[in-house]
Amino acid sequence: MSNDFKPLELEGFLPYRLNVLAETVSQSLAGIYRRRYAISVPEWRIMATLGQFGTMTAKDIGAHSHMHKTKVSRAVASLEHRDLLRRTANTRDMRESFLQLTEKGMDAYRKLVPEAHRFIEALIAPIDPAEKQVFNRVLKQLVQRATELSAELDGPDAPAEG
Amino acid sequence: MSNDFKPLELEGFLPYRLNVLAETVSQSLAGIYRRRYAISVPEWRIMATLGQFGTMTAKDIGAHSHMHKTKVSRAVASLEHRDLLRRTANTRDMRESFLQLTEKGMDAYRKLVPEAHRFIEALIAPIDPAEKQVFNRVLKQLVQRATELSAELDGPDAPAEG
DNA sequence: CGGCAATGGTTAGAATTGAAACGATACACG
DNA sequence: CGTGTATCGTTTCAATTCTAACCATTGCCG
Repeated sequence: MSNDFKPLELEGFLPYRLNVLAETVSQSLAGIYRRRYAISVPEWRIMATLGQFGTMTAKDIGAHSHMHKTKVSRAVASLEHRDLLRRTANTRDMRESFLQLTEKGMDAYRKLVPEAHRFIEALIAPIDPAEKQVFNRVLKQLVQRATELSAELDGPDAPAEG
Repeated sequence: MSNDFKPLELEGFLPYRLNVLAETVSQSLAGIYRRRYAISVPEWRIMATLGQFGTMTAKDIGAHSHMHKTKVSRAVASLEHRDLLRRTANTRDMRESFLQLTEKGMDAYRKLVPEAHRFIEALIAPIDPAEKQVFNRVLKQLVQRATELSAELDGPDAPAEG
C-alpha cells in the first residue's frame, strides 16, 4: 500500500466545483422564473419540454428532462392548477394522459424563453468562442462518462463491508 | 413585437446540462462515500476541509465549502457523534469552537481521498489533456460570472414589473 | 459599568424530495 | 375469457434542506 498521499483541495475538486457552478447558475435563473411567474425549476423543465415537443405523457417528460416521476407528477399538478397546462385522456391507454401547454402556458413560455436566452448570453459573454466549443464538447463527454460510471458503480458490487 | 422566436432545447440548455452533470457525478461519488463509510456529501466536504486545513471554526468551514450554516451544524454534530471529529472550545470567544478530525477521522479521510482521486481519474480519463485545461479555465470563469450575475439579480431590482 | 446591536451556532417549522406502497389500467398467456 | 404481471401515475412516509426564530456570547458606545 503506497503512502504517497496526494492531498485534496476541495476548491479544485471537480465534483465540488461542478456542484457549486450548477447551483449558482440554477439559483440565479430560478430566481428569474420565480419572481416573474412563480415557476419552479421542475415546472420550468416541464414547460420547456412541452414547448419543444407540443404534447407528451408524464413519463416521456420525465425521461427527457431527467426528473423523477413524482417530481413530474407534482409539478404537472401545479401547472394544471394554474391553467398553464392541460391534460387530455388517452383513450387508447387510460393509465396515462397527454399533456400540453394551454394558451396561457404558451404565453408564459414565450416570455420565459427569451429571458432564459438573455441569461445564458450574460453568463457566457466573457468566454472565448473557441473555448466555449471545447467546453461544450468536454461537458458532453463528462456527462456520458459520469453516466457510465454511475451505472458501473451502482449496478454490481455493494458487498456491505465493514 | 418581434416574432423571431428562438426555440429552446432543454438538452442543449446550459443550466440544465450543468445540473444533470453535477447531479450524476455527485450521486456516483456519494455512493462511494456512503457505501464504504456511511458519509454524506456535507460530511465529506467538512472532512475534506478539515483534512486540508487542520483546524477551523464551523463558520469558516461553511464559507470554504459553500454550505449553509445549518447544514454544517448538523453534519458536524453527526461526525462528532461518530468520533470522526472533535470540538475544542475557543476560550477567547465562547460562541464558536475549533473543529478538527480525530485520529479515527483522519484514518477515514486518508482512505477516502485516494478513492476520490481514483474516481476523478476514471471520470476524466477520456478527456484530451489540452481540452481538460480549457475546460477548467472556462469552468472557473463561469463560476465567477455566475456569482456576479447572482449578486446583480439578487441584490437590487425586484420591482415586480408586469 | 450598562444596555444594545451583531455574531456563531443550534433548534423549530415548513417545504422539497425520493422510496415505497398503492390504485387503476393494460397486456400476456393459459 | 380469467388470472397474473407489468406499467402509468398518485399518494404516503421519511429524510433532507431551507428559512426563521432563537440562545449565548461578544463588542460597541454612551
